Amino acid sequence: MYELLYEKIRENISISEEEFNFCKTLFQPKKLRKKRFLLGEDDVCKYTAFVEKGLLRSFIIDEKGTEHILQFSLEGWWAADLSSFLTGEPSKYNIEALEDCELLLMTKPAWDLLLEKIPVFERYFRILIEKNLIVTQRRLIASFSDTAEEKYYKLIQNFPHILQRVPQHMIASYLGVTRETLSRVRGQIAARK
Amino acid sequence: MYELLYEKIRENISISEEEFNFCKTLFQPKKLRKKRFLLGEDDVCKYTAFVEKGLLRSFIIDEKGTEHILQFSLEGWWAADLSSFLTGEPSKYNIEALEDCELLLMTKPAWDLLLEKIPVFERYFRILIEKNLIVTQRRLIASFSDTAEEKYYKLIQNFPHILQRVPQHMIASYLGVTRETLSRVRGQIAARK
DNA sequence: AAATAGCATTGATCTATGTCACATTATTTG
DNA sequence: CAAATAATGTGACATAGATCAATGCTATTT
Repeated sequence: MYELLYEKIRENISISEEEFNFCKTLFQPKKLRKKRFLLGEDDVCKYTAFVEKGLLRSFIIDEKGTEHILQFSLEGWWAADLSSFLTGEPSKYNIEALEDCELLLMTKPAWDLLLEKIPVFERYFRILIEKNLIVTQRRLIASFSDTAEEKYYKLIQNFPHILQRVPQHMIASYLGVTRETLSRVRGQIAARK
Repeated sequence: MYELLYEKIRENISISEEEFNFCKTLFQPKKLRKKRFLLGEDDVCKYTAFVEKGLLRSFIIDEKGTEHILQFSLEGWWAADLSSFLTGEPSKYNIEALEDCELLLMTKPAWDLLLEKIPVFERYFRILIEKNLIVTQRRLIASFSDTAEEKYYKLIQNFPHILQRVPQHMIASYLGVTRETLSRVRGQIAARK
């Protein structure tokens, strides 16, 4: 436990073992079974979660009742509704385990304490959020200019492994198309080969 | 000069006057005329720019030759291609002044120095990027679930002032619809009143 | 004031994707 | 292991918005 976290942190910043030991005390380990929710809409996002094992999805349900997946969080990534976690306002998002998960949870007070005691974590989180922003900007542009097929192609280029772990209708939701459309796109690709 | 910058920084973090004085030395003021470019695609984004006055747009041109506006940067905001600025790789974006602008430019080495000397700026930039991420996530979800009219409505709720300063076809591009569609949407709204 | 260029509007099609309905196939779960 | 449930595939049809093309504005510029 914590090895992956240590590794991921040191990919971006350098901290001493002592500092990491303090950091560890701020987390609470938590197992979350498949289909259980880390966060439900209208609740405040009390934790930011580091994923040691498993896979979660963050999604929103719009006024028409359609689900839209904002993010998949795999091992080594974080899952939370940033906006709610930071402001303490109720979230519009849901975060659900798609597999049995092992998480490391951190509350907002613990997070504040971490940043206060070891300010270099500001840098760590800045870098994480930057990467997330860059990915989200690309998805936004893709939603403007790519066809369903192009979006699907890019996904299998960038995250080939995700396809094996996530049902197709969730891939469709992540791409912003219906499951029927994705099914047809896949059919056409297969037919061409 | 620099008052707006000082104000914006202190909205998010607290720094001493001395620290701010050091910070100031890292910028170079620059006037940029309307229609001139701060960054052209295939160039490395050498500066991150604080906007003291004026208005810029960041946009990308896709394979089909269509422009897509990622962001408008008004007074008090920043403009840059984060990805290129951080990595030093050529940018795919263009940044163009839509009005005569007064900017404060900072190079990557200056930026690194600022973060090294006054680490609390890590926090400042983290908060900025967080806000940007939250807005971008909302736009992504909107692109999945909102009609052209809904997207336009939300824009005039959130940025009523921008409409007076930006030609309609650029608003359309920001929303991810064609100028014709936006024109029709506006016509329908007007007809209903 | 004429001229030129950029913007916005409007109409007539076209098309990718959505919607609805049902069939088929996997995967859970009692 | 069977029944229930969830996921995928396919067909017929509907539609929001794109595309293409012409026309009318409005601002600068000369």
